[in-house]
Order: sequence, then structure tokens, then C-alpha cells
Amino acid sequence: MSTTTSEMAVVAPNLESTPITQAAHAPQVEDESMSSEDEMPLKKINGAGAGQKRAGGGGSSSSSGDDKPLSKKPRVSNGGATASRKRRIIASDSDESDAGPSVKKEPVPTPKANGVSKPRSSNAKKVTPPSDSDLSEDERPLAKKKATPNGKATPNGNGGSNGKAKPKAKKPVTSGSESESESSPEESSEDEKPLAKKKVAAKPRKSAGSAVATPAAKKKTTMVKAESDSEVDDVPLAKGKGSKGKTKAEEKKPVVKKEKKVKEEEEDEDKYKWWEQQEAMGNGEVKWTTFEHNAVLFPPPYVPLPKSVKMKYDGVPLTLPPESEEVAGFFGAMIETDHARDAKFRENFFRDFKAVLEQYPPKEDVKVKSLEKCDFKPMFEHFEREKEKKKAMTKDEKKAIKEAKDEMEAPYVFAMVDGRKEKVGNFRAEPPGLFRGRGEHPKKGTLKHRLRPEDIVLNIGKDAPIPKPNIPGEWKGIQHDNTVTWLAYWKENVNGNAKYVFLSAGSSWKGQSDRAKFEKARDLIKHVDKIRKDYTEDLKSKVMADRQRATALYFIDRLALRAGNEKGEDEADTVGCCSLRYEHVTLSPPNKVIFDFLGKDSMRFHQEVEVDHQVFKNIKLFKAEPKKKGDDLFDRLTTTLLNKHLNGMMPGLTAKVFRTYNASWTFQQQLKNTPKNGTVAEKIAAYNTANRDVAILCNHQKTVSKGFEASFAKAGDKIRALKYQRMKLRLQLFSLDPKIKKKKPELAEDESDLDDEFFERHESDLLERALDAAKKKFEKENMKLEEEGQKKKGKPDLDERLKEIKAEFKELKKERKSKKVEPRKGATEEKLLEQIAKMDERIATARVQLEDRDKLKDVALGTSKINYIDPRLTVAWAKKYDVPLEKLFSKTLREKFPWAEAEADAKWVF
DNA sequence: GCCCAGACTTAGTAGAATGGAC
DNA sequence: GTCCATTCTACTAAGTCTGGGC
Repeated sequence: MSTTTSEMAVVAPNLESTPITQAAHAPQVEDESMSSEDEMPLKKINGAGAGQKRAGGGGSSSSSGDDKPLSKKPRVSNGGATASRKRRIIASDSDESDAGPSVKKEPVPTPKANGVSKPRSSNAKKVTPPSDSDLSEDERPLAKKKATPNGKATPNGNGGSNGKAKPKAKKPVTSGSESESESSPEESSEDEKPLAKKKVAAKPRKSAGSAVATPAAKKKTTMVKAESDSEVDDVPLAKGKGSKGKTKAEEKKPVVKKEKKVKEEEEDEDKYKWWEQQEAMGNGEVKWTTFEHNAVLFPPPYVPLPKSVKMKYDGVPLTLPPESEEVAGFFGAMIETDHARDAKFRENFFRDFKAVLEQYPPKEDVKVKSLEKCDFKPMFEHFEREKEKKKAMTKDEKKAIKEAKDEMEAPYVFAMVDGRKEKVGNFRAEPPGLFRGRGEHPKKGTLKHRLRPEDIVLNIGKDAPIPKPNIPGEWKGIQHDNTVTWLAYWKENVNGNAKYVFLSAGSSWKGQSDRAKFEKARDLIKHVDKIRKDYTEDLKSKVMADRQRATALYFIDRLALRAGNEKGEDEADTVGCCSLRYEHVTLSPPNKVIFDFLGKDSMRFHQEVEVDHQVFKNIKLFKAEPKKKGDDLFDRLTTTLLNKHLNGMMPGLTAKVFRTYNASWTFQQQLKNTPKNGTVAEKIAAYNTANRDVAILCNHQKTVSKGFEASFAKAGDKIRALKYQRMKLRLQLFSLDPKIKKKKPELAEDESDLDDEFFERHESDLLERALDAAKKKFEKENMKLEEEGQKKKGKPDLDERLKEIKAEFKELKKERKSKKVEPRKGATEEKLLEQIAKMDERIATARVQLEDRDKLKDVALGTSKINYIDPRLTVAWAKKYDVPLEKLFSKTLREKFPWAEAEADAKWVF
């Protein structure tokens, strides 16, 4: 189903779909009369969407309340399958005064879990709108001269209204709607020259293996070369398997289940509850005193394929040495994927494959020169057969394999930190393969080498036994740095990036860090009013750098954009706020900005948003000549500068805190739509809707699954099948009582969405199924007769039955065409009406579910739940609405957030 | 002040596990 | 019990941010 421009459900307080004129009364002044936080309108600016109805009615509510976070945002799925959606983030346009997005009502004090009331942002005071003089100041040109691309000043073009000197704007490059020709870049007192930051050149990274140890290690720790005769820790750190090791069969046995429960409870008691320990909450430069672990588990060595499985070159089967066969197999396993069809991926793979072939050539005297002539199909088919074999294994076989695997991995599953057992995250060394870079990554398809102990540096306690690698070799190095949390480190060969082994997400280190992150976001609540007020003022600053910073901050706050560090040439061309370029932003007067760029993971961010007039003006200024495609929009801003500024406003504040803050805040607001008296399912639906709103805000996308179209169409057919049944019920009713059409005219209406094509297809499906069922029944009956030693029925019996069925379906068709259906046996008007009502309910439910599926098809809910939404909100909500937490958090999430479960009660607020 | 490495968080995806319909 | 769709988990790529070196 293709989606064209569609209005997103409003999630955030500041977005709305109402025209700007309706939303005009920006929250300049707090509405002191506002009632409790729960009743507060989602303040600000735009409030109109589904969640923001409060702003709609009288309009006045739009200006107050809690618009702190910006919420909802429409998004476009990657690749343009979904058209851009409009979004407003402007507060007010009734005047030029920039009520700013940030003015808001003072939230009620937030009782913290520890019982101490946390002061919330104070904004009871009125915010004074900019005076006329401010405005006139603003209108004054910032710069008299325009800069040329080479940095030389040129006479500024001017024009525009009010006789102000404004530069002539170049024609919009990307959009016909953009009318920058009228633009008048105000002159900056200091610097109107675009500095045009250049893309960072490819980092001259050291190749993997060149470093002996991390600089930090060099500095802070004693680095010791691993010795071959180092003490071997033969005793597994883990006492047993993780819970994962338990089989389904075991779980089903009540006794085992009980034992398991007792064990879990005991383990639970054993667990380190760091959130109860005051000292554990400190900022802690020193992370550990003693640290033991078994490092990483290397994958098993390559096992050559059966001799009969060979790739072909130009039709000739090649006998490859294991080294080159393994690489061929990496590609062979992928030939049906998009990667293998991607030109860059193929190019990089083939370059590396050829290099390996140089060293390990095929036995046959064949020179592999073209990837097109390579036929990996025999390999692919072999892998498929292996998969099938694995799938076809018995339960016991699968169980035995799993047990063996668990046993082998057991020593690596846990580490000991200061005497406590902590789960390790990614203890398996990454196996070799082909680099699956995302988007247009220039290195995708490159061969990732097999890791050896010589590639890996360990970080471990001084007195801990040095683990022995599970394959021959010696560790690259050993260090004892207790200020970091990683267990092992290596540099991968493709990009020269560092890779680390850390403890799992459920460990105390990660938990503490997570909690601190959310506490910081909550701390921002106290500062956000001031920050918004400041950046709103700075939108008009005469200093170009400040004006750019304010504008970027406006986007980070309002649109939840990422900071946007600079990237190298050897990476995919993706951007964030500070690295936006000229071509990523298009203006559409009077106040719309269209963003279209690739963000993290090459996910497309495509939104049309209404912005504050001053922001619109600023973008026009930042895009003014001589800037051109390829130049930085914010040429005087870097993430470092931005974060330095933020840190000055609140210690520890960085750009990314806004995402956490806005996500959690939005979620909290949206949860207010939970139906208090609804069923658990309805409450969970409200929870998921709030979750979805946050995911949309953060632009968390997923690929629409391959089978979605078909599955969606099938579900649509299921609904039509229900309608078909409803139609038959109606027609029976009319036969029973022709007058009912007049008594209940709504029943006289035909079901929507049913046409002859569907009828034919559906009836033929039904017939097919009925015939199959009859055949199966016949066979079953015969088997039974045979078992009982009786004479089996013959084919004529079956044929007779099939003939009857066909006749029945013929009759059905006739009934449908004549619109006259004989009432079935026992049918009464009352019963039929009841059945129709039930059918209506089923149809409505199915339709809602279908719509929901469509809305969620490209939205990833997990990321925001895992990283951005304070888990205490979920815990509190579950308690408040009496919804079992396990319906909201999977096992791993509960393991990740035990501190939230302990801390939040039903009244907890963000 | 810039550049870069280092350390850590955030992200989408593949494949396994689970669960519901038939 | 099987099939199919959905959910969960593991994996690892791709970000952010800090701080050291020059």
C-alpha cells in the first residue's frame, strides 16, 4: 500500500496540523490558571493533532501547557516510499515576537522516587515578548558584504522589504517552492562570510594491528605482553549456563519449573542492587578494583566444503584452497540478498577476493578476472541444504547441539567484578565475513579478516589469571586500566575502528550509566525554559556564529535531530544537525522548511515543517550567496562548539540529551491518553501508540518486511471475507422479514469494498477449501474403518460428496447474485441481528488492527524503548493501570532495567 | 584550537524463538 | 502438528562526546 502525503498522528505538544493562523497565540504568557499537569494542554505551539486536541477547540490551550518536548513528528520512510509529512513547529505568528517554543507553564513538582521533591522548571514569570526595538534590530542587516566562495567579500546585494539591505539570494537549488530570491541575508556585524567547512578528509587511520595498546592504556595502565605460559584459568567463571540454556521441555515440567523459579529467586537475591548503594551511584572514575574474565571466544576454524561443492568460473568448477573457498563462501551465501546485487559491494568484495586468490589460487589453471563469470550458486545451494538439514533435526538433536554450545560458551558468559558475577555482552569474537556497511558506505563488501589472539588487547585485573585463548596464539597485550569498562579490544581491518567487548546491558555498569543518562535528561527540565528563551533570543543575534548555533539548537530541540559530527570521505555521506549542507534544507515561504537528508544508518529524514519566522529568515540567510550546493549550512558551528555552549547552560548538557528528554517527555504526555477503564489490551494499545509517537519523533525506522505487501493484502481479504459473511446474514434476514429493510435502513446498505472479482475469487477459495477438507475427512474415515477391520469406502462415495459440495457452492453463488438467501436452519430475526452485530465488531477490530499494522510497518518501536524512554515511566504506568510489566518489557528489557522496577511507583513522573 | 583516538551509546537487521490460526 | 506472522535477541555498524597531543 503506498502512502502518499499523510498526516501523522500528533504526538508532540508542539506539532500541529492547524494552519498557522489558528495556532497563532503562542505561549508568551503562562496561564497561571492551568490545572494539574494531567489536565494541561499539550502546550505550545501546534497542538492540534490527535494527541493535541486540547489545543484545538478554543485555541487558547495551544499556548500554554507543557509543550516542552516537541513531539511528534511525521516522518518519511527511507527510500521515499512514504511521502513527506507536514509538521509545524512554530509557536506563534501573530506577531514577529517569537514567543518561542519554549515558554511554558510551570510543571508541578516532581516527586522523585526517593521521596525528595524535585523542583521543576520554573516559568511562572511572564516572558516578555521582544519589543519593537528588538524587532527593528532584528530586521537590520547583519552583514554588509557577502562572502564569495573563496572567502573574499563582495558587495552585498540588497533589496527586500523595508528598504533593508539584503543580499540577493540565489535561486533555490533543490526546490521550486523555495523562493530565496527574495531573501535578504541580514548582515552580521562580524562575519557574513560562509566559512564553508570542508568534509573531513579520510582519517589516516592506522591499520589494525599497528597499535600495541590504546593511548589511554599507555598512559594510565601498565601494559604487559601476554605470556604464552601465562596462568590458565581452567575454571569457568560461570557456575552454570545462563537461563537461556534451559529448554522448553524443561520449562514445561512443573517440578523443574518450580526449581527454576526458586533458583531465579535466589539469584535475584544474590544480584547486586547497585541502586540501593549510595556509593555505587557516584561518578566513579575508578570502575573496579578486581576484574576477572575469560576474554573472548574465537569462532571455530573454517571447515572446507564437501568436494562436490565448488564455485564455477566461466562454467569451470574450481578447486579452491580453504582460504579462498571461505571468502567465496561469504559471497556465495549472500547471492540472493541486496548486498550481492550492489555495485559497490561487489566491487569491494571482488577486489579482496582476487587478492586472496592471488595468494591461494585454484588448483585448476584458471585466472579469475571477472565477478560476472563467477558462479557461486553451487555454494549457495549447499548452504541452503545445510539450513534445511538443521531445520529438519529432531528436538533432541537440536537440544544436544545447544547444550554443547552452551557448555563451550559457559566460561565466557560471566565476568567477576569486585567479587560480583556480571554478565558479559558480546564475548564472541566477530567472525570473518564481508563488511555490511549501510547506505552508500564506500567500503561495503570489503573482507573482514579472521581475528586472532594477536589482534586483541585485554583489560583485566592485575591479580586476575590471564585467560588462555581458545585458539592457538597470544594476546596482543594485557592492560589493567580500572577507569574503563571494556574487557577486550581490537581494531577491525575495514575502517580501522575500535571494537570492544563490554558487559551486558543488564550489568551494573550499564545500568548506572543508563540511570545517569535519564537523570540528566530530567535535570534538563529545570533548565529548558531558560535555554529555549536564550536560543530564541539568539536567533536574532548579530553574531553569525551565535545565530547559527541558536538555529541549530532550535532544530535539535524541536525536531530531535542528532548533533551531526563531521565525517570522513571513507564513510557513508550522512549528516546530523551541525553537518547539514545547503542542499539538505529547502525553504518554502512563508515559513516552511523542508528537510531531506540521510541521517544515521543512512535513514532518510524527510520532513516539511513550519518554523518560527525568524528561523525561516535565518535559514535564508545561511543559504544566501555565495553558498552553494555542498557547502555547510552552519558553517560557523561544530558539535564541539554547540556542546561547549550547552555545557555552560547546564553542566553535562550535550545535544543528545535533548533527544532523551524530548522522547521521555513526549512519552509521558502521550500516556495520558490511556483509557482508565479500558481493557488491558486497550491500555497496551495506548501504550504502544505513545511508543510509536516517540519512535516517529526520533525517526526510528525499519525496513518494511518482504512479505508485508502480500500479508497486508491477505489481511484485507480476510476483512472482505467477514463482510461477505455479513452480507449473507443480511440477505437471510431480508428473506425472513422483508420489512426489516425499512425498519433498519442501515442494513439495506451493501458492504463496502466487495466487488465481483472478489466474490469470484473468494467463492472459488471457499470451494477449494471445502473440497480439500472433504477429501481429508474421507481419508481419515477410511483409515479408521481399516483399523477397525471394516470395509473402506470407495471412490464413488467421495465423488458423490464432492459433487454435493460443488452443488452447494453453485447455490451460494446463485443466492448472492439474486440477492436472495434462504434462511439457514434455526435462523431467527433476533439471532441474525445478533450475528450481524458480532460480525460488525469483528470487522471493526480487524480494520483497526490492519490500519495499525500499516502505520507501524516502517516504524521501529524498540530503539526508543531501549534507549530513550525512561523505563521508570513504563514501570509507573504499568503499576498505575495495573498492566503486567512483562507485557511491556521483554525478558532482556527487564534484565536491563531492574533499577527502574525498584525505583518507580505508580506516581512516578519524569 | 584542531585533530584524532578512545570509550561508550544508539541503531537497524538477520535469524531464532514464540505464539496463534487452522 | 504445521504454517505463518510477530516478537525477541544477538550482532555489529554507526553514531556521540571527551580528552590528549601537538
